[in-house]
Amino acid sequence: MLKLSKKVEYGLIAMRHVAAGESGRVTTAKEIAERYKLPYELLAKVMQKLAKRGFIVSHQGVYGGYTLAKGAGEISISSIIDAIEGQLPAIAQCIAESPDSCSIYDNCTIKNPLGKIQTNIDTVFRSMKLSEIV
Amino acid sequence: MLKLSKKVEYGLIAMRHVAAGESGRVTTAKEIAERYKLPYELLAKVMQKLAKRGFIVSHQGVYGGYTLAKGAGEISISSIIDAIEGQLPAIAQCIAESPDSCSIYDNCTIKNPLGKIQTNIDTVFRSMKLSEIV
DNA sequence: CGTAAATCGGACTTAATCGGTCGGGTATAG
DNA sequence: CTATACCCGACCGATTAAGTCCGATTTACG
Repeated sequence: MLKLSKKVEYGLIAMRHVAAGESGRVTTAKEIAERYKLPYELLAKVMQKLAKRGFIVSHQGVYGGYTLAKGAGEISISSIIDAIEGQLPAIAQCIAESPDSCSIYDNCTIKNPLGKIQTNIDTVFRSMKLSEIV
Repeated sequence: MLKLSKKVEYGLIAMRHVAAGESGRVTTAKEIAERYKLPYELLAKVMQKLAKRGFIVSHQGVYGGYTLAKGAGEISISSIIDAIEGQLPAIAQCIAESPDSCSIYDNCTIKNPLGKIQTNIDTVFRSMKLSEIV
């Protein structure tokens, strides 16, 4: 419970790797998969999402690969998770989606405290930048 | 991803309810299940765990039920989660269990930053007490 | 050109976890 | 002795996560 998904872990490893390389150099998904012993196809798909969100730039074709799209200081862990999962990390259904996705919302006595906890956790993920983990 | 389990949600609702009642009064699992429309059997099991950990006192037999075992200010959200799940909330396998439960631990480049994030999240859950949500 | 190497993207399968249920046991007030 | 409540393990179905497969598109280079 409360664990990050493998996709997010792989994404973070990949982002760090790309950010750590020389600025001009392209890195392929294959390279990263081999280097860290990650399942290639899953990693590849994660990197596609990261490219779509504009964190890395994709270069297709032979000798293609990925390069970092912006400064590592501008990329938060929070936004990376959001890119991969399609939403920000939320500790409860009624926070992630609409309140009426929860059947007991009306007489739920813990939604306010959970909201407070959520705010604090948001801060944790938003304040850590990729630049801090390179 | 990163969501609390239903068991934890139910446990928090139950603990809050017990803590909110008059100090002498016993509360049954059935009562809480009906009041908040929670599945009785699941809730009951959660409350048994909370009793075993000494957060609530169980009274068996007819007119039995549960009463709060200690001050609401002494009970952290963190410890409630721990009681229900059998472990503290961890964002990665290698944090929850031993490092060698992770196949890529040795060349994992993100374990340190994840550790830092974990520390901050620990603080969030540890610093909020039951007394704050009653 | 044609080929090889890379990104794209959906569909599918398998594995693991979660949420919930069931059945039987123990304690105890009246 | 019975009704009511806690106790506890086993089980099952649904959902989600993890991983795989297949085919398409792009592009450097001989």
